[in-house]
Amino acid sequence: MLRISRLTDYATVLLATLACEPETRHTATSLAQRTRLGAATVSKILKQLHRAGLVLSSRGVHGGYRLAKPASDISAAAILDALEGPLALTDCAAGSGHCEIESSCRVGRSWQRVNLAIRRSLYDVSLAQLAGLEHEAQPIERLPTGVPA
Amino acid sequence: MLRISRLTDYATVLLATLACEPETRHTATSLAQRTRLGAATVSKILKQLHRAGLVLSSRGVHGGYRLAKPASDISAAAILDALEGPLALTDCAAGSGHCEIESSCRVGRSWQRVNLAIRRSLYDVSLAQLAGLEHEAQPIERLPTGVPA
DNA sequence: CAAAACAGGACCAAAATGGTACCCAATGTT
DNA sequence: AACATTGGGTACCATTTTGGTCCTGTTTTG
Repeated sequence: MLRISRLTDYATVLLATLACEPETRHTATSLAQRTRLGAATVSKILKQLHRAGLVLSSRGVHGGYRLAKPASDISAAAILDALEGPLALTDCAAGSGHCEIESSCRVGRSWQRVNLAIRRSLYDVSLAQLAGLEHEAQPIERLPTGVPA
Repeated sequence: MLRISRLTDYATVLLATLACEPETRHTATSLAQRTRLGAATVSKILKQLHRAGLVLSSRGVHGGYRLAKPASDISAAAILDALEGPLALTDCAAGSGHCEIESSCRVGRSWQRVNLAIRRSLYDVSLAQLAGLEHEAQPIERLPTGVPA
């Protein structure tokens, strides 16, 4: 439950790969080979990342992709936003207009809170951390108390 | 993105309704009427909640459902767990066995962290809060700094 | 101009989701 | 004992979402 889409997962792998050599340009096909993912798929993902401003692209013979900013400045939230829409746990929260059950539905509002809390968690994690570049970086704050599972 | 399933959303509405009158038994059909949801659907959800131990059920003529514990003792995480499986953001994290791309995939580990952080957020929210019974209860800790949307 | 590489859709198969129906088991009433 | 009521479990189907591929431009360099 609460899965991120597989495409989004791939995106982080691709971004992590880029993060290892931020200076050089990587073509979509070379990234596909390094990550063992389908070339077309990789291309598709990179296009989305470009539209979201997370990577820079150059066309032409020696074109390719590279990170738009340092890996530590790209948050997990930004990646999720790029691939899937903005975070909205419930249909209600997405505000698609009409919630037929107005009755006992003070629940809707409350999910917003949870939304925010989760978003904050995602915002606290950088691509650098995901890629394992920052070795045991700031431990996400307080994991101490007995979180069950 | 990161949607919870609609069924899960319904579940919270149902539970919230139960939470308003924790003492009395509610039949599936009466809950369906109050929430304007399909009777079969409501029944299905309640069964799952029962299997998860969140509600108690009695059969027979005057049977019905009621909360198994006080609303403040039921966390959002528990509800999510009941309806959808255990939290696992990525396939990798779910440990379905083999991740073909062993190469540059130190990413997998890192998602676990995010997993935990999110789970903690969900654990901090109780049904009582979702149902709006605890008026502006403990504000989820630190929302202060500029969370971007 | 030709080759390399990105850009943007269209398209399709497969899987997940939501919703319904059906039949069985338990309980209480008459 | 018979019956009505209510939950329990499962199977099924339609719809949507997801993942993946392909095709047709457009830009850049040699």
